[in-house]
Amino acid sequence: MVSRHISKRLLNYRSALVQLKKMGFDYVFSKTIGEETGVSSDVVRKDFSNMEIRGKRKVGYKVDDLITKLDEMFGKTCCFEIIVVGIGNIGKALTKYENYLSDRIKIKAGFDINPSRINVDNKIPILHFDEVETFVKENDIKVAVVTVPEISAQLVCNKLVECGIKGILNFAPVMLKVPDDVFVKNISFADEITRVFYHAKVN
Amino acid sequence: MVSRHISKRLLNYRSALVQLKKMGFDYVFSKTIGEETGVSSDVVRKDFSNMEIRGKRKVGYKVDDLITKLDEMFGKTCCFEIIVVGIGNIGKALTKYENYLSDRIKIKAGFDINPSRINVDNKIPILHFDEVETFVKENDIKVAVVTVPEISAQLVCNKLVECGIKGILNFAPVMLKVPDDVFVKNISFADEITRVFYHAKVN
DNA sequence: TAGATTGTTAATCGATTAACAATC
DNA sequence: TAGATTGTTAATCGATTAACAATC
Repeated sequence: MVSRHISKRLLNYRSALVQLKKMGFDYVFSKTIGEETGVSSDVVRKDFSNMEIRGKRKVGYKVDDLITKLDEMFGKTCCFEIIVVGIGNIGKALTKYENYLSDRIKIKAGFDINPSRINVDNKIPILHFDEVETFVKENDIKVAVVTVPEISAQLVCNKLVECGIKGILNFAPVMLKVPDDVFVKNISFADEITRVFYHAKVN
Repeated sequence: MVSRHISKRLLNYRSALVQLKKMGFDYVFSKTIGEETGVSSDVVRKDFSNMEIRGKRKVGYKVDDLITKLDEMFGKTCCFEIIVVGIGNIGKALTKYENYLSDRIKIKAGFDINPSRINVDNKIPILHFDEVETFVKENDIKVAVVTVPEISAQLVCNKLVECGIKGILNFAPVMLKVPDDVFVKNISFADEITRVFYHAKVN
């Protein structure tokens, strides 16, 4: 199990590799991958070395092998089944344009408490949040995206944990509190923008 | 200038502090802030010490002082003026529900190349991307959010840099290449979800 | 062969954690 | 006073960078 820090970098490699493959590369140098993902070639080689991937001197690394290895590590195609809780603007955007999330991720349903948002006939059905427990258990869902307002985020989160959810991607601007065996990644748009201003030094 | 790593933590403190203030706290212990943001009290004290914020033994830190100090550091209210480029699902969600972004951030305009999406009468005007240069220069915009498809992201980015944009929050699943004096933060929904699966160990 | 590239080991750097003195 | 809390210094840990041997 690699750290969060490294998992991020490895997934950057993966998307660069998919792109390079599309461009016709069979083999790539650590230097190329580094340039595409903004790290030095040393880091790339170190990471591959740790993953027990070998390259060939003067030839580079086989693109297909790298992608296969990364997929083994992060899980095969099509096992990323998730639900989206909170069908406001962001939640709606996610459920509407599913391909945004790549063909490897499947949104099985959306949930909301507002009856006007419910739509069982939708390509991705939007159900009432009261049904979340049944749905999660029947479909063996383990990961949820939370896009509810700040005020209800912790309550929604508690319910999801109770249903057996083990991973949460949270867009509500609160840091959710969860038991040790649940993983949460919080993303706050406001904070990210604030940080862009700060690091771009335009304040 | 603190590292990216630390800027994130400091903004977590800020939102916890705003919340605590609303709850009636005038003073808080490092321990409380730590609990709210998922770090140890030692880290909190160390960070405050580095920022030259002093607390009182047995009393804690003054909430208002902390918020003021953090705001000084990250910029005062209302100077976060941005544009959103690409009015697809995510871009539309951002421009529609601006308050999501907190009252400190102001979206001045949206841009797209699709004429059907253009709407100058909107509360947040949606303009043609051809007008971006004029707009950015006239309004002295320094930060942009990019929510265009992968295929056009780098081209859009190049144009923005040419216009004088210094900070970009990018939701397209490519790592944008920019000159050294431009700061980019890439967020890939697909990668974030994949990482949640990985770290939640549900694969 | 010379140059380029991998892959490993050692050195450096930065961030976190631990320890503890100061004192309210 | 004893206990709780701050704030600093030292120790540890992990990640990055540098150095370099191996070899295609």
